[in-house]
Amino acid sequence: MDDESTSGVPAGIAAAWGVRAPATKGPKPGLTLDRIAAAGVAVADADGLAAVSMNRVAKELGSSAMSLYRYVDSKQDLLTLMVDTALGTIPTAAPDEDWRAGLVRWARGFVDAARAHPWTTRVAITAPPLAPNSVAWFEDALCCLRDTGLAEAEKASLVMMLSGYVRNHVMLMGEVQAHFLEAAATPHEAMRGYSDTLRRLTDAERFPALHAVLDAGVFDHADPPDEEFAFGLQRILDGIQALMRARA
Amino acid sequence: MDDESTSGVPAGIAAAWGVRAPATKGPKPGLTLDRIAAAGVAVADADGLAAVSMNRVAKELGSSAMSLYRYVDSKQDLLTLMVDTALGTIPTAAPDEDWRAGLVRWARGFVDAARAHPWTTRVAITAPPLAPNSVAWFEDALCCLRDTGLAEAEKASLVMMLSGYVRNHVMLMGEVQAHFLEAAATPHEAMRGYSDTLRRLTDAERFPALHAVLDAGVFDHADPPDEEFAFGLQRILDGIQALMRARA
DNA sequence: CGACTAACGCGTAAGGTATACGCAGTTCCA
DNA sequence: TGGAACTGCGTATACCTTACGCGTTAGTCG
Repeated sequence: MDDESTSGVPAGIAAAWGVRAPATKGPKPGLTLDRIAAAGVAVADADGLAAVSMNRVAKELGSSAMSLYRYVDSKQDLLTLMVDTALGTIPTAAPDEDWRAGLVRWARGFVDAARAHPWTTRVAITAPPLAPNSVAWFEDALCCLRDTGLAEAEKASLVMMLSGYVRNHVMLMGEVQAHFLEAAATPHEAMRGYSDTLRRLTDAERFPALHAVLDAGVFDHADPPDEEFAFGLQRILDGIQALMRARA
Repeated sequence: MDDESTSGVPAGIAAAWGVRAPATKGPKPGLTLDRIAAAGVAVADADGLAAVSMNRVAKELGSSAMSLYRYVDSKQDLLTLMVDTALGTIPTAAPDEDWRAGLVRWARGFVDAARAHPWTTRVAITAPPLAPNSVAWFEDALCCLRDTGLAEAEKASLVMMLSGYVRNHVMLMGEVQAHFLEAAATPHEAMRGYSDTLRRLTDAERFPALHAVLDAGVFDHADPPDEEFAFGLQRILDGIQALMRARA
């Protein structure tokens, strides 16, 4: 009976932390949470998040939909675990990195993990991070800010901001590219199509700043996403640095 | 025939820009896009995004589900229009504001609009902004950066970053609070519950930075979301300012 | 003025979804 | 050797989106 330590925590997440009752009685469970989560990840990787249904995941395991509910409270619970599985482990910290290098390493690792499983950015967040790997990622970023003299609340805020930036970036780039590739042969043509459409729909006098961007050709070619990501990341880190300077 | 100007653009969005064929023949349409979008917004405001189904929206209009498909290509199309309707119009720019004051005004206006309709942050983005109000918000933020000497591509990047920050902030705060309020009477108790759960699940030696945050009581009380928002916003703006200083 | 035809409203139905409930079978403990 | 607890899972319910096609309406043209 783990009433106290698992109250309010979804069954799947509690089990992922290893704090479930060992289930001494009854038949041996035919499945494990790891296998279920892995199967879900496989389906999402192969056919997208929309293909992830309880039926499909169960079929992949040679089981049936309702069996999964013995291990997981709801589909949302399964999705949370899938994200946690897909995010995987954190890149190891260099021993002598400063906070800035550490956060760059962290952000790049996070972006790599998210890009390897783009569907993770589409799973709705319905609770603060509780699953093991999510908490580990959080911890690692906090560690980077260890010796900065910032308040704990500030560190937490900054890490949430950074994590949101990564999520948002991967989601936008991934989904927009996917959407464009449906309608155009090459990314170049796709962006050109967006640019043209925007130009046709909008009036240059009512939207001068937008047309300045269009005329500069910003949307005419698909930028390498890494550059775009690095640019925004450096701005955020500069902002953090400015805060630290103001404190010193 | 507007083949050229509406190719690839969802019907609903094209109509929202007013570039559809006037439909000279046939019976008068019994509905309008505005009424449909407004009905969808009303349902989402009242009962949440999950309650928004074609059936429900149609019922609200005294119509039937399939009728809506005469005006909208798909449910996603309707959702995009609903978001565009809910975001509404941009707060008017002060005549002599500098870029920083302008972006603060913009971000606060955006956050206010999003908080008034929290479900907007849960609508998946599947294409770059095309709907009228979305483009207008984009334009307004670009205008704030008009005289900064930054490259057009940089301006666009920064605006996307800022918009992502606002979306992410509203989504996290809104959904997490909503989730907690299901299980606890007061926000204070809810946060306390999260803090306790995290403390029970994690080990202080394996997660030292996290426990430093927990021990500092960061998660013990629900911060006023405005402070948290302003803090992150100022960091981003500082980062932009640093870029501009480096250019000068 | 009558016929044509494009557009509208919408009923029907297909094929998908999550999951509540309950039953049969299995395993351990007293 | 019961009895109890647990697992697997079939069935059923109540939704969802949307493809298809039919009847009807209302402008336009011969």
